[in-house]
This record gives sequence, C-alpha cells and structure tokens, in this order.
Amino acid sequence: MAKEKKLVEEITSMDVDFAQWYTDVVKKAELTDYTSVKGCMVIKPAGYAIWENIQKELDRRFKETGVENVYLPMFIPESLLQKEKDHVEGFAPEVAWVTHGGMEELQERLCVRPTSETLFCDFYAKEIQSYRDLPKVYNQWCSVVRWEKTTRPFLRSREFLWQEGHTAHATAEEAEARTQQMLNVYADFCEEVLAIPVIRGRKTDKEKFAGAEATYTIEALMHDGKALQSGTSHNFGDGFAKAFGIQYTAKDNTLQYVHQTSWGMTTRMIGAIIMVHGDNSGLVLPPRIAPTQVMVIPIAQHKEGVLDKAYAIRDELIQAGFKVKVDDSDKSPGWKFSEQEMKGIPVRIEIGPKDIEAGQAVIVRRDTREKIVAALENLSAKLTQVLDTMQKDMLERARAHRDAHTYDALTYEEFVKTINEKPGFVRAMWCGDQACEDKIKDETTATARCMPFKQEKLSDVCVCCGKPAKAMVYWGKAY
RNA sequence: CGGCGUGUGGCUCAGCUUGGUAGAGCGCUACGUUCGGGACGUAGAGGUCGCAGGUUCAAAUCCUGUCACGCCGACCA
Repeated sequence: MAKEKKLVEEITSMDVDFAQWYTDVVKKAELTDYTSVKGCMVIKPAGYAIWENIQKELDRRFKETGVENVYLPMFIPESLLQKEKDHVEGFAPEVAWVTHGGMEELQERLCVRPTSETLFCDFYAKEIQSYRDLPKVYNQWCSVVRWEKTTRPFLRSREFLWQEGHTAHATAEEAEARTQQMLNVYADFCEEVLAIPVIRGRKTDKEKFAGAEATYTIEALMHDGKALQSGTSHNFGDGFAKAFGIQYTAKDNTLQYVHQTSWGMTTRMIGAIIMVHGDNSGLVLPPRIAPTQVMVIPIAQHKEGVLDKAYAIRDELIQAGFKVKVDDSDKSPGWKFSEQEMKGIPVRIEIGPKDIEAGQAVIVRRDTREKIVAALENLSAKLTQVLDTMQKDMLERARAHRDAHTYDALTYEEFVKTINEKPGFVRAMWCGDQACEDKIKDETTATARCMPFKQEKLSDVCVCCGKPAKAMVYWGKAY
C-alpha cells in the first residue's frame, strides 16, 4: 500500500488539478526544465527527440508538395515591421527589442522576429521580377520570440520552435489552393502521426492572423475540454504585396502584385500530445511519434542469460525497424515500469527467467496496460500488430472523447449554460457580427474556435442576437 | 499589467513567529544483499540560506530595497 501511495503522489491526478497534472507530466517525463529567464525553457533530450520526429514527418510532407527550406535573419528593423499596418498592430505589444550592439546604441532598433512575414516580403520584393519567378514556396525551421505575460512549457513560452512557410503566387486562386493544401497537411499529420483528431475550419475576422485575408485553422480538444489551436494557414491575398511592393511582370507584360500565404506549426504540439493522450501515470506517446517505441525491461537481470536475452531482443527488433532500448540500470523492475510509463514509451517488453524458459516475452501496452504474451520467434510480427492497433486506438479514443464533449446549442441560455458547465466544444449558429463574439467572450470567456468547412445548419438564427445566421461555429474555451 | 505564492545541498521542503556554530527525506558515491509494480543495509560526499543594503556583540531568522521563478486572470501559437 505504501508503495502505491508513493506512485500516485508523483503526478497530481488530472481530475484534481489539470494544470498541475500537466506540469508534473512535463517534469516527470523529462521533457523540459525551467531556466533563469522567465518563459524560456530548456527542451531536454526526451522532449527534443519528439520535436525532431515532428520535424522529420512534417518536412517530408512539405517537400512532397514542393516546399524548399531557407533561413532568414532573427532580427527585423523596426521600419520593416511597420510596413503592414494590421500586422504591426497585432504583434507590437509582444515583441522583444534589441537596442544596443555592443556598447553602441543602434540607430534603428531591431525586433527579434515574432514571425517572419515582413522579412520574407522584403526578400520576395527583391527576388521576384517575372511570372517565371513564381511560385515561391519557402519554409524555415527556426525559433521566434513573443514576450508573453503568462508562460507554460510548450503551450506558451517566450521563445518557441516552429516552422513557418511563406509562399508567393501569381494568382489568388493558387494562393488559396496552397493555403488549404497546407492546412490539410497539418490535419493529416495530426491525425495520422499524433493521433489527435482535429476540426478543420476558418477563423472569424476577430480571430484571424494580423494582416491576413483569411486564416484557416485546425482545432483540437484537450482532455480537460479546452480547445487548442494546433496549426494555422493564412491567405494574405495581395495585402502584404502592396505594402511591400512585391510585383511581377505577367505574360501580357502588365505589372501584377503577388498573392501570398503563410502557415505554421510549433512545439506547442508537444503540449497537445500530453493533454490529449496523457493519463495519471504520465505521458502516453503515439507509437508513430515516439522517439523510443519499446523499452525492454529485464527481470532479475543478474541471473544468467537474462540481460543477454534482453539485448538479443533489442537487436532483433531494431533490425526489424523498431526504436528500442533496454533499461539495464540497476533499479528495481517496479521502478523501471514507472519510468517507462511516465515517459510515455508506447510499449515495454518484460523478459525474465520464467519467460526465457517458456520461450516468450510479455508485451505491455502503455495506454491500456494490456499484457500480451508473445512467443519469442514471432515477437516482431506481434509488436507490429500491437503498435498499429495502439496508434489506431489512441486516435479513436481521442475522437470519442472529443465527440462526447461536443454539444449543440440553439438558444443563448442553453449556450451559456453548456459552455460554462460542460467542458468542450459548443456548436452554435452565428450571424457574422463581431459584436456577438465580443458579447460571448465577455460573458463566458469562450471564443469562436472556427467555422468548420463541414457546415451544418442547426438553426436559421444567431445563437446570440437572433438575427439571420451565416455560419455554424465551434465555440470553446481555449489555451 | 493585476492578484496570489515561492526563493535554504542536485530535488522536495523544515527551521524564521521568539536572532545564538545550518537540518530532514529523497537523490548522488562506494561496497554488499536484492530483483515479475518505485527493495534494503553499512559507510560517505555535498549548502557563504536568491541578491544588495541596514539594525545588532551576533542575521537563514528582524527592517528596507531589489531580482527571479511558479500559479491564476486580461492578451496571445
């Protein structure tokens, strides 16, 4: 009993205090550490390895659509930032400024990029002359800085890692197609690799990116019923092009403005993985994103042959393409089990003297704790099946949770009651007027998460004001 | 930017009210016994108490200032 109690105390139960649970999991899974600068985190090996896998998967998918990687500076001259009015108004409150170089005060202060639209525009203005130079489909992997007041590991930090794609096209149609294409890349990645189901849709004007004509988003629901914007793709039209003078000569020898897009996904997704799949024992990583998929845990490893067998299993499985480690530390097996669970390693394989004698090993799933006895000769086949099933189950479980926490509201009373009492998404009709969004935010703190591409007509009138409805909106309280 | 809270070995914290030579648990190191859900014994290493002033014979403790971090709000990926 005393042992059980100790286990429970390590990680706060998510039902008791979800925020504390999240912090505990981040800490116990050794994903990050705090630093002496508020809001700037050390991403430790276990956390960074997840990011590397996210990068690898996304980068591959990007390149399949013709994306090329580049790198632009981390500093933006103030004058450049100010060229597009909405954009600077959106970001000015949270940028960090460099005012000195060495001991000298700079003539013009430089902001540390909060996003790189202005730099890409400046660059494209020089690069693009002719329709032959189009399209430009560039992306960069970098960090950006936004001086947030409130910070949390992965979810909101002052410096975070991301990728930002910036494209320039000859026509509005092409830009729109690219905007949607990249949103779909994100959505597929989330569902196929991270096992996180998302709602694809468009942001309201109030919620869209500063300077964008349209912002598309994928929205995910966390375990506590709060929404997390998980990736965005923006269509800028020719707004930035006009502000920065990005023009090309068309085939008919007329001067035209380009149409641009940008799209990004960040280390925040690691937070989403934690909050969608995690449980009271710690992190649960979907097999397809896990840096280590299998931890082999020898039982009674001092006994003749046990460790050798554990290494042999590891080598065989690595050969078969799995990511495998052996925990051969001198901790007790119970300790190793807890470690593997806190770190979210999808399965562990227990191998002890009894198993060796029986020619088997015990596979234990992290998500369900289901124990599967597998014969050593077809361990690899069994493992493939277990990991595939687990990946599918995790997506379905997350989808079921989201669907069970998605409600419809037809009247304002019903809307307020639902949004306040039932954590999750509330679907309701909206007239398109920002006054209603403002009122809802004031009275409930909920925001319009998105207008889903898959529209349904729940009623003819706005849930808030009763005027004719223009769209169904997913509302929710968000991170 | 507002509210709350916290700074003492690597970690979690006690000590502060009432000033008097710095403590515990965990972790770490060595050796031995253990090993199918966080094992145990023995011996050890490790701290100018966030920082700066002040009061005092004497400050982790009292006073003033300052910095940092965490959580909750408003703003945001």
